[in-house]
Amino acid sequence: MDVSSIIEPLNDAQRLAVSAPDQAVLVLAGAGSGKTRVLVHRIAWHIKINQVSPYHILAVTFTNKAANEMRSRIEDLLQIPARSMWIGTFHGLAHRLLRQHAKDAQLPDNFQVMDSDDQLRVVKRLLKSMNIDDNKWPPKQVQWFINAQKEEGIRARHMADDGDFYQRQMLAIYRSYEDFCQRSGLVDFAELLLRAHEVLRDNPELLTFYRQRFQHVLVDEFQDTNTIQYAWLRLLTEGFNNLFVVGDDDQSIYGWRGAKIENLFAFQKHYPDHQVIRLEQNYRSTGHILKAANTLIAHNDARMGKQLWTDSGDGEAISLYAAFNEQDEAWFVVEKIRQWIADGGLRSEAAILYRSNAQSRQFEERLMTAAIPYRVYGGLRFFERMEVKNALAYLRLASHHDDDPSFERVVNTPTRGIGAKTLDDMRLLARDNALSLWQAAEHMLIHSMLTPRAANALSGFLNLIRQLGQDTSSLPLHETVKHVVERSGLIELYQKEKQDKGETRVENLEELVNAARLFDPDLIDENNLGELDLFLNHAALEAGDMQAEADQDCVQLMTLHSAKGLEFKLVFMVGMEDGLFPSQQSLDDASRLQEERRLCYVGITRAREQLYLTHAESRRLYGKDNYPRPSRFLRELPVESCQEIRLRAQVNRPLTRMKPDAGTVAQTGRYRIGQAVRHEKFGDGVVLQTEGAGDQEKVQINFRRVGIKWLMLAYARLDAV
DNA sequence: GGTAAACACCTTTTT
DNA sequence: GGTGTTTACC
Repeated sequence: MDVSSIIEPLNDAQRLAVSAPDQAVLVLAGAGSGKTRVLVHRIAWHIKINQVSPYHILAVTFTNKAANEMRSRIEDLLQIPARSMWIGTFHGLAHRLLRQHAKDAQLPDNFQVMDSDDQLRVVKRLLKSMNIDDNKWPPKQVQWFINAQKEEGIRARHMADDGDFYQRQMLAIYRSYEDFCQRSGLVDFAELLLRAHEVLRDNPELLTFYRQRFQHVLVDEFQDTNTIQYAWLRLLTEGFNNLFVVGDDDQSIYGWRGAKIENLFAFQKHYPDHQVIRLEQNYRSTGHILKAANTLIAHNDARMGKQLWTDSGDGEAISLYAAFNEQDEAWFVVEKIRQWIADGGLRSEAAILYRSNAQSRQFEERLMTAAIPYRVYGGLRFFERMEVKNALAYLRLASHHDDDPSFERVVNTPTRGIGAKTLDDMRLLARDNALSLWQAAEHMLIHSMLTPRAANALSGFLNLIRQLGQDTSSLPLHETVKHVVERSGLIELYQKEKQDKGETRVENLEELVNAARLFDPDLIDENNLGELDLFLNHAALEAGDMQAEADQDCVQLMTLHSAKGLEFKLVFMVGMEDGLFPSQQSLDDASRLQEERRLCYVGITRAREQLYLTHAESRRLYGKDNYPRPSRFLRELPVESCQEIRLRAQVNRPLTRMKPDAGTVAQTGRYRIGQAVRHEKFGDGVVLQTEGAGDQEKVQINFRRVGIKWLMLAYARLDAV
């Protein structure tokens, strides 16, 4: 391999980072400045130039996607398999650590990973068993509380009862949740991190071993780390000067789920010998787009400071469009996309970005009528689908009879006559005698504690599960899955379901068999875990993409959050209105508002060539008409990089005068914004805004034929249509 | 046990 | 207003 390819393709700042001496390094990587490239080349530098064995390298990301990309790019660059290198997500690596040291972590060898849906079910069951009213104590909130504690590294036993009623109750729930999980060998996502931290902290030999092993630790998206993740990194690296982190404070958009932007500042304190390197040259966007991004984000304070620049020209100005309402907004966007395609643009190069998922509908409808293929991101992923989770539960139960959540899930799916009464008795027995549901069921059967009918149904179920376990113990993985899916009655159940839904469910089950066939247990089997167990954990840890859908050329619809890390030639940021974006809940909180601003910054920097920002003057929300102000972020953009456009009539309204009072005035007048009206002479039009009252009341109307006009209501002959 | 009516909800999401 | 979930009833 030509060693020069490691350094040559880089710019000066990137070179500085890649070749930095062995010390703590913080790379502040602006959007589109080549941060993944720096990580990949830094690893290549260690291996090829410094002769570090891949065995001594640890690289951490947040998503499986990022981890996979990093691995394959390293392999491409170095032309060697990166197998012995630990590259993965925080959760994936924590899981791996716990598997290898289950004893030290005080976990059973066959502990199972729960996803958040499983976790929520456990919480619900727990509340019921503790006789806690789940209206007063919403399971979601309880789940949130537990995860928040764990992410701060706090166990129930660490929490003092400060006399607060709310806290006392939560504490009690947290405690029994921990007990239950420990007893059942269940580990939720936050627990993976917390336990991985504890197992190193509490086992000095282990810690020493891993500190010696991981001579170089690299972290992607460092601004998204939470308390426990950072604590884990510190444990491994503090005092060794071998931590290399890449991040961007301006792209921190996950504070609401525990990410600590402060970790960036903490890093500088904890690693005094660190070096900071800024990547500010952007290879993605035009000058106008970068200028907008820079100007916007400058409104935030406590930044580490960064200015993006490009040497590839200004490009087109950013376009602002004020739509009459959300339908007009969708119409406009789709019209522009139609033109883009007609001009030879790829559909997949166009993206519609919104703040909340609910906004996608208008655009979907219009795209549908325009017969433009599109793809909406978000929603349930493959391994999260009900039918898939049911099948997995059968698989789990067949190999671990004591898995209560799985038992609950499928004991009566498909229905087999095991009713609520039988189950309640079973739960009670299980609880009082510290048995699993399976054991309780056996007990009830042996001691004839059930009516003949219930006993019959229940023993039928137990036999089915036992049989499945026996049938499949010697089959290859995908045969096992196939067998279980068929014999469990799930296929049959979904075949009966109403056409559309049932059909895709059956297809998903078939896809599951396929996924099992393709499954390659890439965790080297250091611990004699069966293929099935590896598959089940893989399913929990890597929920997979949406569907295996063919990636045809589609317009991309997604939230601003899920757009992070992506780029498109043509970007629409829609719903730029106060209350929507920034969202209502963030409007009166300075720090949340700053996070929204960073989200806006993320959105803007997704665009490579053309950026459209749209807002509606009237929007139906939750069945009510709203007249929102244009987003404050629009006013924070540089005027010289923006142009306003009106399709139906050309009007120039300076940015600074973008109807600050539309909201209040419009509601008091006789005419509503967006209302259709007819004028004797000018014909049909739509009300844009109103001003004044009584004799002085004026209305601005956009007439289809003659464009925009102000009319005095007292004189104008207007009719509502 | 399966369907319809009533009811609550309504940022953002990965693991 | 639209969706997903619980409840009521057959």
